[in-house]
Amino acid sequence: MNSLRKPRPLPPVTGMDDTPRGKLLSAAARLFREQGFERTTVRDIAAAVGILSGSLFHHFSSKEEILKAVMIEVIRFNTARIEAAVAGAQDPHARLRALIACELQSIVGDTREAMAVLVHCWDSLSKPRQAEVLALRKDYEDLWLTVLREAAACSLVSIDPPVLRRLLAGMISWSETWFDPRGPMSFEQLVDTMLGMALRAPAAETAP
Amino acid sequence: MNSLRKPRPLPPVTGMDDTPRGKLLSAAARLFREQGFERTTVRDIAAAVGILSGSLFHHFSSKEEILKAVMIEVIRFNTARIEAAVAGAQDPHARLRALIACELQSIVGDTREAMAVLVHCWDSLSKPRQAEVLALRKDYEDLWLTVLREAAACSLVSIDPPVLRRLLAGMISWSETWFDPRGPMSFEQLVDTMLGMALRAPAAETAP
DNA sequence: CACTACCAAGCAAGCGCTTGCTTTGGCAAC
DNA sequence: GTTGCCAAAGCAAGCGCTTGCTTGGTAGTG
Repeated sequence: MNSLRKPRPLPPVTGMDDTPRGKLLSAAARLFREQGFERTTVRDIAAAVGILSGSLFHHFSSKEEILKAVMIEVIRFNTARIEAAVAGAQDPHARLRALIACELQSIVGDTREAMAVLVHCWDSLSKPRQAEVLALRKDYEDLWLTVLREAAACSLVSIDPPVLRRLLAGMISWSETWFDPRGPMSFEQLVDTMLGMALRAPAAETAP
Repeated sequence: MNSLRKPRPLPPVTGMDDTPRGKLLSAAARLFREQGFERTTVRDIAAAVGILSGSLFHHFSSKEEILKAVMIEVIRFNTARIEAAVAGAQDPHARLRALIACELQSIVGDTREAMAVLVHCWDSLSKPRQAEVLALRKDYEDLWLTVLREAAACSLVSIDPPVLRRLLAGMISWSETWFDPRGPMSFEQLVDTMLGMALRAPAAETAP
């Protein structure tokens, strides 16, 4: 597929290029993250790219469509990223570590803004639009489960894969609220700490 | 000043009793959780307790003060709960488990509504009011750190306490989005799974 | 009477979005 | 190379509605 060396200078962040649409999306992502969806007005978004609020509706049919577009772009980008990372890893252990590193990278790194929006502004999307986004998210979650099941099959982890996925998702997404790569703990150290917690932790034995 | 009067009948669940104020607070907590702060109108809250929107301002000076009150009540209640739980536990292992169980209980159990509000509606509070709430939260976090440091001192855990606290906070708060005590996994099993991940997991060794 | 609790009515501001029109840049026909 | 054209992009103005909150008054209770 992409065996050639990246012809593109790598799109600045996600599908948010320097077209009017792309600039609107990244401005909206930043504003949605800083102020939330409801507190961000269409006038805010328009002003952030230097146009008037009415002109915004030549690019998106509604404010909510902007939110949906932000979420879809970031999911597409990160799904491609974990697929590449998993494909490039040699064994179950490396694949699990790659998944954790990718997701953490997307949360505290390059797609930080849009990922925070995906988590925080979820309830601001209408149910039908949530369904559209969820459908895209499925491939992403399926890959996680595949890798976790493989790790469980070779006794690398002992927690039920769906449960482990959610515990990891919680740890990783929460790190957006506190982790600073310029702080005392490095990115790689955090990845290894999370990986260490996932590995070899004994399954709960208590009776239900 | 007011140490004499008020023969309070002991708060039933949190500080949300059956006074008009208490009923407003629990109705608001439910609405804030279901719809978010901005999408919930003062008319919604008033209607939920059977009054008109204007009457609401005889009990609270602004909509944001209602949000602040919800947060303060739930923090007070849960701080008292973990203090009692820690005091009743015999050793470091039991104290750590008690903390996890208490926080999980507050997230998926009795104070579920208000805790979800505390997490999700945080950014809807103005900075000054955030500071007021944070000050109350301090005792709660200090107790967590004390117990984790004690566990680290006797090699029960090997991850840096402040980091471990945040990883646990992420796992626990995220469980609000998926855990159902009536599902295949019991509450106690989830507590033990989380505890197992915190214990014995080796610290990261990678160089920064 | 004072006090709590509430109603009825409404204000000013801000919201998402629409409408009708103007500017801009690329490009084929002449 | 000038010309004529068109779609994309944006402006100016404002509509209809909702928002948080205010005001002035009333019923019930100790």
